Amino acid sequence: MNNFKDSFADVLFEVLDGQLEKPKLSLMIEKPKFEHLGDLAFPCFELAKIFRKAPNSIAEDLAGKIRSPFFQKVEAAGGYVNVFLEKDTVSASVIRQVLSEKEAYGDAKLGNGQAVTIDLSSPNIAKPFSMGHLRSTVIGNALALISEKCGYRAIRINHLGDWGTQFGKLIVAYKLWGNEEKVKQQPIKELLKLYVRFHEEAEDNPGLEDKARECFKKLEDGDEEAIALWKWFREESLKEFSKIYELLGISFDSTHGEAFYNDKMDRVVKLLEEKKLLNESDGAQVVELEDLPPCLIKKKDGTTLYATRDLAAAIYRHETYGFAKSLYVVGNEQTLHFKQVFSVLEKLGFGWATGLVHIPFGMMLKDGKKMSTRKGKVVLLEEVLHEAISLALEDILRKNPDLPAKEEVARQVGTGAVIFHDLKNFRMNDIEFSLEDMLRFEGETGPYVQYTHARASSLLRKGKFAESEGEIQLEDREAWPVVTALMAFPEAVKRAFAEYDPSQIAKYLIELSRAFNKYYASVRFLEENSQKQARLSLAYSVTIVLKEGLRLLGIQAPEEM
RNA sequence: GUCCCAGUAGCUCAGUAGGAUAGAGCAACAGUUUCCUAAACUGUAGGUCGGAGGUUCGAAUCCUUUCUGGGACGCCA
Repeated sequence: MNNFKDSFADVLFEVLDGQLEKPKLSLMIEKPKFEHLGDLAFPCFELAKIFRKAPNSIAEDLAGKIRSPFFQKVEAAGGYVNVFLEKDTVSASVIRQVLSEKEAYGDAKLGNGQAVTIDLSSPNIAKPFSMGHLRSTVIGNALALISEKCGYRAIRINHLGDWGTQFGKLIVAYKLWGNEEKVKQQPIKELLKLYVRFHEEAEDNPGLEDKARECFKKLEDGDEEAIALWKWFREESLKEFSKIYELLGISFDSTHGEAFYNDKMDRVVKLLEEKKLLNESDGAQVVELEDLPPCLIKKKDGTTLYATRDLAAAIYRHETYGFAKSLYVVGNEQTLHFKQVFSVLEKLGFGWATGLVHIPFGMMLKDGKKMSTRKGKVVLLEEVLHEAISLALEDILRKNPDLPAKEEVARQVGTGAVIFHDLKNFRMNDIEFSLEDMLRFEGETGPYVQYTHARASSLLRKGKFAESEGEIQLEDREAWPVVTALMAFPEAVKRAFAEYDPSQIAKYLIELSRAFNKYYASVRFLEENSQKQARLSLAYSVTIVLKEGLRLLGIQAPEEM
């Protein structure tokens, strides 16, 4: 669409004698609300002031002067100049472009290979992988893929929650009631059980809390036994998490968690002291900020806080990766924290701090409230995924029993449903947890898009489609919405990146799928006639873009399902 | 109390660098398969865009104010 929009802007620029700048014109051009009004529209209301003429007559005046080989018709209507594109020429040109660029179609050359670090997922060791972490994981992964599409080098960092007083509790609980075999078999479940039991027993026996604090102190001081246990818990947990990551098809470039920065925080404190940014307040060390509450750096007992850790992490990451941007895909509720951290880094004089971006997202709610991990009512992501996969398998057995590789396709479809469900809406919206919605395979869902892809792929197989150099002559009226959807892909990618919003891609895929499914219902692709090659070329273009769009969301596109 | 986010159809949400008649999906109802995958398609019904002011030729979109829900607001992360 952009090419044609730009050429419209070019023509307007000349006709208007430079009254408005080209980029401004390009911005003003919009898509008409209704098909009968054409493909591109230019509103003349603003010009009314400049020319001191009625918008209507300006539009008519302009419409009479505009010519282009890509424009079939230009007409004035209600103060707009409406352009009807030459459908045959444009369709052929769009299909050609997609077919020649293949999965590179829609690539944006914005990053020039610069690094973008993305802080995502970040589950807590020894705790179940929650739905909140799912959001961070899939949004972060999609942003990584979209960044790569836009020419950046994405570095995925899993900032594990692997440090804190809870490990003191865990070690105490393990030593009292733990069982090595059980932990090995079901690490998260066992460790969580120990953690919960600790809290239960601590109610009657407050001495346990002291023991836990002692134990965490030992850990911090490098006590061998404590460290060994901590390492073991960490490894077992990570092994368990990796099952989920494998199901989702996600991998990381770094799993440096909180503990990694333990020895890097003194430096931050020194730096702050040198720059005289540290002030005492109620016994604690803080950095005063304008327009924001002060940022706490050290507690009154001298120990550091998570802000300190995040400062150390940001500095380390910049030194290690030299990023152009650094994204933090972390829940909404930490917005203030990141504002403070970023602002402290600016005060420290780090120019690169402008590249730090917090990507907040809404919470998963249960009955309108934050999900509580403590009160037993935890929804385990792994169980949801397995449920989705087995449901997908049921559908396959019912609808396509001869399908080869059923298990693999079921995995792709089941996880696709869960991922898409999370990504299709604007990330700031809170999501009410609903297994039913998550496992829906009809309507605006991942499987709907995958199904569209499979259908189109099936046409190519059955029609024995082979690409040809010949001219593409697509005459079907119903194909036009598909063509305009194909044109819109590069813009969807750019917008998704600019707004750090994967839902732009998801919404786009729904639109393209809907357009194609309508077309599919109106036309018989496999009929042997002069249209067959052109129709299948369009179908092929659709599979390319659907597959690539799904890929950007971290979802696979099976050719049959 | 201060700050941030959200409020659009019964439900879940699009649409918010102002533009033509506010759109989808789900649920409901009525249809479509001798035919390329019906995980699809077609149709019906469903709305004072939370309320009130304002700016503008034009407001769901911008400004002010108000109501409702959620979150954050120093020694957790």
